[in-house]
Amino acid sequence: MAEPEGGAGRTVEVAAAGAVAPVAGHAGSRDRRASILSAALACFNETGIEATTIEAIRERAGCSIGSLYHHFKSKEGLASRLFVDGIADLNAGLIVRLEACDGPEAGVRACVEHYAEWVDANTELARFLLHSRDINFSPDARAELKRMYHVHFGAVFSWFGPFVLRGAMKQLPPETYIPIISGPVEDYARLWLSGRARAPVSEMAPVFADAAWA
Amino acid sequence: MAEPEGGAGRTVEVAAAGAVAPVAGHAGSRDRRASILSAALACFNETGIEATTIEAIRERAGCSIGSLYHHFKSKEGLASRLFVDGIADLNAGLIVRLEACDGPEAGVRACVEHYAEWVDANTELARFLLHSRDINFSPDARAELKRMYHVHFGAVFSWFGPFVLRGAMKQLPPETYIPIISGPVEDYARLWLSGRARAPVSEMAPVFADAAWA
DNA sequence: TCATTTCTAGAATCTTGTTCTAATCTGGGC
DNA sequence: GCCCAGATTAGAACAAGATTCTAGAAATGA
Repeated sequence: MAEPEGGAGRTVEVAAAGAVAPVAGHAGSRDRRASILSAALACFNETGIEATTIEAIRERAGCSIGSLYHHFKSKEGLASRLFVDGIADLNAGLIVRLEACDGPEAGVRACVEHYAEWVDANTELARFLLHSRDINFSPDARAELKRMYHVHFGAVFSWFGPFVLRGAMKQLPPETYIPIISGPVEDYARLWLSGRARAPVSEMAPVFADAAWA
Repeated sequence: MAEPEGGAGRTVEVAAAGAVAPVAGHAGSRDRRASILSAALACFNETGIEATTIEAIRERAGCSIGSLYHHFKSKEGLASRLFVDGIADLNAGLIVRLEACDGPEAGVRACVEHYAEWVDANTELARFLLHSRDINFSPDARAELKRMYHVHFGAVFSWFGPFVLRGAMKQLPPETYIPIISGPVEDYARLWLSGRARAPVSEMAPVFADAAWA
C-alpha cells in the first residue's frame, strides 16, 4: 500500500475508491511528509527546481534519503505534489467564495479578489505556482491536473453561465473570460512576487476588478 | 576570444565596444550554432529544460559534445540565450510598432496586437518563453535581462507618459498598466499554446485590446 | 508479546552534465 | 603550394547528483 505518490489519491479518495486497506500510517509520518514538502518548497523557491539537490532538501527536512524517497517518487514527484495541492487549495477557495455572491459583477470581483488575497496569504506557495511552469509532470499528475481544471472551470462557468444567457454579463468568446478576469491579477502577482512591484496584490485588486468588469 | 556565451555581447556589440579582433569565425560556425539553438528549443519544448539531456540536443543537432560546449557554456546557458534573444526580438518589434501610432488607444491596441501576432508567428519560441519561468540564469544573463527590461519599459512608458499627463489616458498606479494591457493576451497565449484554446491568439486580440482600452 | 506493515537509513549504482586533451578545419600570409 | 594561428570538432574521462536497494528500527493491531 501507500505507494509513494502513486495514484491520484490522497487518503480520502483512496478510501472512497473502494480500496480495502484502512491501515493508518505511523504517527509521526504525516509530520515528516509535511516537513519534506515544506523543505522542498523553500529550496525550490530559493534555487529553482532543477538546481536544488535532493541532498539540500534532505538536509533542510532533517531526514534521510531513504525516507525522502519513501514518501515521494522523485524530485519531480515532490514538485508535482506541491503544484497540484497548491492549485487545489486556490481553486477550492474560489468556489466557496463564488457561491456567496449574488450577481455577475460580485462574481467577477470575487474571482479577482480571491486570487489576490490568496497570493498575499500564501506567498511561498504562490511564488512556486507562478514561477514553475515547466515541471515534468508524471502522466498521473498530468491527468489529475486536467481533471481538476475540468471540474473547477466547469463549476465556475456554470455559475456565470446564467448571467450571460440573460444578458446581465457581456457575451464574449468563452475562452477569453479567464484571461480577461484573471490575467491582470496573475501578471501583477508575478511582478510583486519577483520584487518588481511594491504594493501587495490585494491592494491593487480593485483596479483589476474594475478593469475586468469593464 | 569568443568565449562561449561569456559577456553580454553578440557580434555587433562586441565590435562596437572597441574590441580589437575583427577575426571572423569559420564559415559553418554560425550554422552549427544556429542548429544547436534550434535543436535545444525543440527539445526543451518537448521535454522541458530539466528533462532534456545534453545527449538529446547533441543528437538532434548532429554535432559532438565538444562542439556543443564550445558554443555554449552550459545547458542553462543555452536556455538563457534562447530566452534573452526571444525577449529581445519580442520587445524590439513592439517599439518599432509603437512609434507608428498616433494616440493612446492606438498604442494600447498595438501592444496587444503585436504580442498576439508575435506569438502566432513564433510559436515555438513563444512556447518556450511562456512556459520556462525558472531558468537558472547566470548572473550575466540576469543582468542583461534586467537591463533589457529597464530600457524597454522605459521606452514604452515614455511613449505613453505624455498621454496620461494630458488626460488622454486614464491615470492608474503605474505598475498596473502592464498587467492590464498584456496580462490577458499573455494568459490567452498560454492557453492556446497548451492546446486548451482553439483560435489563434491574434484572432482574439481585438477582444483583449477592447478590454485593455476600457 | 508477536506478526505485519510502515518508515528510516545510508551505501551502492547509474545517469548525465561538464571538463579536458587531442585532433581537424579554415583562412591568411608567404 | 605550404605553413601558421586560431577556431572548431570530437569523444574519452570525470564528477555530481538522482535513484535504487537492502537491512534494520518503529509503530500498529491482535
